[in-house]
Amino acid sequence: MTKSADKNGKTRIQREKRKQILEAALDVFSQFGYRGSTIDQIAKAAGLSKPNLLYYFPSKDAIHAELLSGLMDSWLDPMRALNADGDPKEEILSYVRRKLQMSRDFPRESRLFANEIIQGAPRILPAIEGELRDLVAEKSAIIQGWINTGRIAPLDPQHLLFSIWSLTQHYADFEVQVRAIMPSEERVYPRAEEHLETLFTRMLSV
Amino acid sequence: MTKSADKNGKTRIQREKRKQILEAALDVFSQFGYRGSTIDQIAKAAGLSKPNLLYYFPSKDAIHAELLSGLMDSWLDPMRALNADGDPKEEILSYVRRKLQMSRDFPRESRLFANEIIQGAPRILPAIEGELRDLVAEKSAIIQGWINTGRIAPLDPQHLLFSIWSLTQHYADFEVQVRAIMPSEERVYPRAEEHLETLFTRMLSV
DNA sequence: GTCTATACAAAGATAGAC
DNA sequence: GTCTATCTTTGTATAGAC
Repeated sequence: MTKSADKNGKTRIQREKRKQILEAALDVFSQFGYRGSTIDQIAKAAGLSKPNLLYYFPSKDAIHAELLSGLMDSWLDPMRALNADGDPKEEILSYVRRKLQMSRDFPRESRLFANEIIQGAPRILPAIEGELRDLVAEKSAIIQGWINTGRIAPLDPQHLLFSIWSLTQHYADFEVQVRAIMPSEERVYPRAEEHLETLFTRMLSV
Repeated sequence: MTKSADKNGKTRIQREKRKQILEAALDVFSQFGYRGSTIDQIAKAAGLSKPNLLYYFPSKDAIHAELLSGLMDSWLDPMRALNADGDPKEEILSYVRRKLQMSRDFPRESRLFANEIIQGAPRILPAIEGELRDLVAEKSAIIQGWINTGRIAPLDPQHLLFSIWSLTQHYADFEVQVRAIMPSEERVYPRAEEHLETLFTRMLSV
């Protein structure tokens, strides 16, 4: 036994190369979108030749699909953590903070999704209509419960979730614009966090 | 005088054809992004052949550039209307309403910009660093003035503007996602307006 | 596993007939 | 002004040597 392949038939080397390619592909796809990106660009970014890259992935589409499906899960984690038994205001504020951290720490992932959704979500509509939709229904119910018992001020729960997404993702998706307007401001995120904390505190107070 | 060309050397027919092409191009570019769109697609959408379209515009790039520059101006109108002498809370709420109307009435334009900015604003960075930046500086100063005189609750004015943009544009840019989550809800915009009105009223109250 | 060479298709743009 | 035909470039993907 010289190759010690795992159950998927992949050697360690193969798994590492694939990871390295996905990392480069994330760089490229998140900036130029699917159609705007070329295999050559990705290969160059990964330090490989084009045919060599295609030895590890069957096609450009396969790379993109794997990126998207791999991300969908972790992308929803901050929302999954919203806990019905916690303190309502603190739960929502924590969610906002986690989501803002995602924008700060994973801006490329955010832009990959944004590109996909703006262009009509051709590749992830099923996941949106499934997983995401169910999760939103579940968490909306929790929020509505908090409103009904008077623990937070009344608000449309679904639109509240949209507000959280848009306010936080904006800093990743429109980063170029934010930076163009605040070029001297290196502390964008600490300021943003403060701002959103103020905003949601006022929004939720009965 | 048979052709009655205007000062730009364009006949009426030419202006109308160009308009018709731009309309089709907006459809296509806003959905697929610059690279994802083809001249063929645009030509077909405009009811023309590819070479015929290229009789009216020198290149794909020229069409895209004209769309963007033509839109930049009207896109900033809602912000320009923010009036230092009006009632602060009403001024900001009106701005939010105007911006939400833009998302409702011109979602393609919103997505055209979003595509451009997410991808690093390769073609409109100068306008963002110029016009937009200046306008933000001017309006931030007005908002700061309102805060200083205690007419609205304290907030970071620049981040407040970002919040207004993100909350309103979300309904156009992520329309597919919104619709996937609220498929039965045909009254998205009236609800959104109510929600944002509530949100900003609480946010600005001293 | 990695490379060079190449097949093949799509897309931007032009030539020239009508 | 509009069309058919064509040129050229770019980009996806494969063949086959090493």
